[in-house]
Amino acid sequence: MSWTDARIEMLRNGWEQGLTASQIAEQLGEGISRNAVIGKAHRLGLKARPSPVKGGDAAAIEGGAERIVAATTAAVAAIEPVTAAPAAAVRAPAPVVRKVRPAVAAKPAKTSLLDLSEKICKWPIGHPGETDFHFCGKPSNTGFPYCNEHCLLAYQAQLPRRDRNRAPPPVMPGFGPRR
DNA sequence: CCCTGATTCGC
DNA sequence: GCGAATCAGG
Repeated sequence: MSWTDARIEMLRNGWEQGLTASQIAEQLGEGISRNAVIGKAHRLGLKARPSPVKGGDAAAIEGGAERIVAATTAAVAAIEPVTAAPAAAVRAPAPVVRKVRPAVAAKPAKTSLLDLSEKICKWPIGHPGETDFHFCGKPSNTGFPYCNEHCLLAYQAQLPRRDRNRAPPPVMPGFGPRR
């Protein structure tokens, strides 16, 4: 099958009327796939129509770890205003502030979502909901949410398609699917 | 699973 | 240039 003028015209019409690529492909008859339609539409320079992929929240943060970070930082943001002194308190007599007793036998606290800041690594350790779920907590690579070590895990360039799946993907111990 | 469009790249 | 395979999302 080839792209005759008539076929191209049908494609143009359908595309402009907002028909989906598969509907157009069906209209064009056997031998023309949905991919063929999309490929040709692009080569013809037809305007991109709302893609389910680009149209949605394409800007949304992707990646499991980053989702957690987004959720937790949101949680922190929700908590902080409560913690902050209300503006009305400014005129109030200075409250008696007791000296806070320094924590003597502070347990080696795991870094919780309350400890998250831009300066610490937010790589999750364990799974949310588990009792000892916490975050890495080491100093973060400036400008990144994670420490150097975890940046190496979080940001990995994709191989060209032809080079993928030459070997089964390596799985970090402890980072596989939940059992 | 079904679907959507977008992109890549061997042919 | 073509379009299957793949990607990324609904």
